[in-house]
Amino acid sequence: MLDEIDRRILDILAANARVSLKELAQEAGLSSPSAADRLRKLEERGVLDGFTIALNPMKLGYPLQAVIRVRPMPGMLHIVERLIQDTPEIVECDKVTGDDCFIAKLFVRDMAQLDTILDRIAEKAQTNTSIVKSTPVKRRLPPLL
Amino acid sequence: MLDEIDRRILDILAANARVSLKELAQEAGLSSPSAADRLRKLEERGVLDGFTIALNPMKLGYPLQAVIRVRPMPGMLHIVERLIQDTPEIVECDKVTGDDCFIAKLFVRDMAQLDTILDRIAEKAQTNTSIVKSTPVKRRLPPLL
DNA sequence: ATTCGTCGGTCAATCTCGTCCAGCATCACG
DNA sequence: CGTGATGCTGGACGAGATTGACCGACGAAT
Repeated sequence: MLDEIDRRILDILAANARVSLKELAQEAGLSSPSAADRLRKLEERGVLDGFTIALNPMKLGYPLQAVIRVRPMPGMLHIVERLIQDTPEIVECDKVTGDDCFIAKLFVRDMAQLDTILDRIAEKAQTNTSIVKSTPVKRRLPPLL
Repeated sequence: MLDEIDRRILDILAANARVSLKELAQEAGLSSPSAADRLRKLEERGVLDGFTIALNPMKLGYPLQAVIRVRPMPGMLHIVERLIQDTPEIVECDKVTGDDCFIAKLFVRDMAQLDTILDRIAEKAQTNTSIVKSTPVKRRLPPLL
């Protein structure tokens, strides 16, 4: 699926998606047209889904992170899903199997704001909240086959 | 903290971190030296923590995603933390308050692989696994103040 | 009120980089 | 063999980044 050079390219970009093609090319051991071509093909194939940024929540005024598990009351599933999507402090959410229907991560300014958000959800679902104390594994790439 | 233009710049980069400075500048309504300057300052301040890529797990041969909650047995906390960090299929993990000590997300090729990974963890911790069925909120930026 | 310093910005010149093109090596196949 | 597809390189040219000189708005001190 991916050869050694593709993996190399993805690793380099994961560390810094804004490297110039020239630098990317030399680190991957090819010329820049080839590197550009590889890059284009990875995007076309959909393997590489996009280029984005990582922010520092602290520096943005979000010193608190939490993970909430959400179990909607009967009949409320779609309403709760909509509510989650419409809560901008929720930065990611998965719908999962098991008793808890959703698992979401959110950034907040303080406990009061967390409380406000949870109150709003609690009208339509049971929630279970965990405060993030640290992040032993920061977002990283899975092994590339 | 951040003014309107900074927010604009971050939004643009979140959508495509590889835009040229020229394009970034015009979309943000300034000249390219100014845009470069803003960008440099955002990095220096640490607000902008880096540029990275988004991959498509499917296309990489990881059709299955799971979220696991991990409660180490007494005395095993550090060993379990190490184990999690050394499991490359785990792409992110938070240490949280509450009964569950860790919440981790992982990408796997199939159920067999998930089982293997869980077996290894289960020697040292209680685990609770949820399979991801869909992702109502894909990774996004929190509101920028 | 004037002056001075600073901050954030523009413009223009230069230097770097990306992209396009032509051409070459390798390989699978009739 | 000859042919076509694939993946690469090097060079040329146009687009983009960077740098330095300059400009105007704003605040503080004289």
